[in-house]
Amino acid sequence: MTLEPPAISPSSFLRIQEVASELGLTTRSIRYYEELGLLSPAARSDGAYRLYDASDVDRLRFIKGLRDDAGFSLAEISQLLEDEAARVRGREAYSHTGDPAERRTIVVDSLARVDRQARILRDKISRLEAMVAAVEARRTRLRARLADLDAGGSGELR
Amino acid sequence: MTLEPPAISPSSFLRIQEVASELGLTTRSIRYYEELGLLSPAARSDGAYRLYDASDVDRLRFIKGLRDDAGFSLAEISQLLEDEAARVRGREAYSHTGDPAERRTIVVDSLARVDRQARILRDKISRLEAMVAAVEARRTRLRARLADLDAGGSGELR
DNA sequence: CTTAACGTTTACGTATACGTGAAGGTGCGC
DNA sequence: GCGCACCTTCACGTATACGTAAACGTTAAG
Repeated sequence: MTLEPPAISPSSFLRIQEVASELGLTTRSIRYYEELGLLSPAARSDGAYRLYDASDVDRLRFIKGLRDDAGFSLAEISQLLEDEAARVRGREAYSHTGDPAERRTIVVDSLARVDRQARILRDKISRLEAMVAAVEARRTRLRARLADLDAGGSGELR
Repeated sequence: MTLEPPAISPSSFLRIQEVASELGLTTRSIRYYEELGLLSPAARSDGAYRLYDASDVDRLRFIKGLRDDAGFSLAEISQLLEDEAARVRGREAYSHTGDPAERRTIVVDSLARVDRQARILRDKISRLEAMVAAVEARRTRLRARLADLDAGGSGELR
């Protein structure tokens, strides 16, 4: 039985502007992220054009989320994503080794990273929830003042 | 000659370094925030020292939370807090007017701002939760691969 | 009154995260 | 092969968010 090689149709790759448009990034940002070692395109064309696959786009989407939604610095994102080189090696190694032991190591490593990412995001969420609670408390105090005023009180500060 | 420990401020006001230490900020940051119009100290000493009251400290704590925990830019925080001048006017006006109608207006305005802050924070939380969900999904796929490998499978990518 | 610690303003320096050309090569429809 | 949009690598410019130092005034303890 022959293993089917991954279908590498040329159209499955995207060029930098296509990726940028899809994600709402600039090409400059994507190249800058690459410069910082946050990702590297799956391939290059003969003429050295960067070519991105679906996993690259996913990763960029994740990076953008960490930046825009979570507000992490690129340095923090770099820590969160950890060793892009390992990922690139993994992507290649996993496909080219049939050895279950090697594959297991790669998967276990990925799991550890993913778990850490989830922990950090949840931590951020709980800190945000604390801020919401603080805002709610302020809201409650204000409503009490308002109620006092509407009841003919002086709304005096305490 | 042992250096004197930080002397306790006799009044209810705190000086900039005391506030900075308490909040884990630098004096430079606090002055910079003031420069951007994010806050202004409740008072100044005769010698022009900035003097902060409890509400100033609360506000600074909130600003720090928005920056460190939520990852907002100072420009966004400025929008969120909205018109510091209005707050200063409010603080004075509220104390110096006995008119319940005026006080009511001030309280209602504050409530509107607080509600908007809560909405924005909750929106950020839900976007973070979406990211957690994405990470969880990836974790689930990885665990499936791991289970396959541990069951003697090839752990083939799908 | 002295003095050490702390504060003030002003101003230039710096890291991050890109923007914006410049100068030139690539991909592709015609 | 031509033209044009897109790409490449430098390389310098810029906004944000402060750091840092200078020159000088203030505060409170002794």
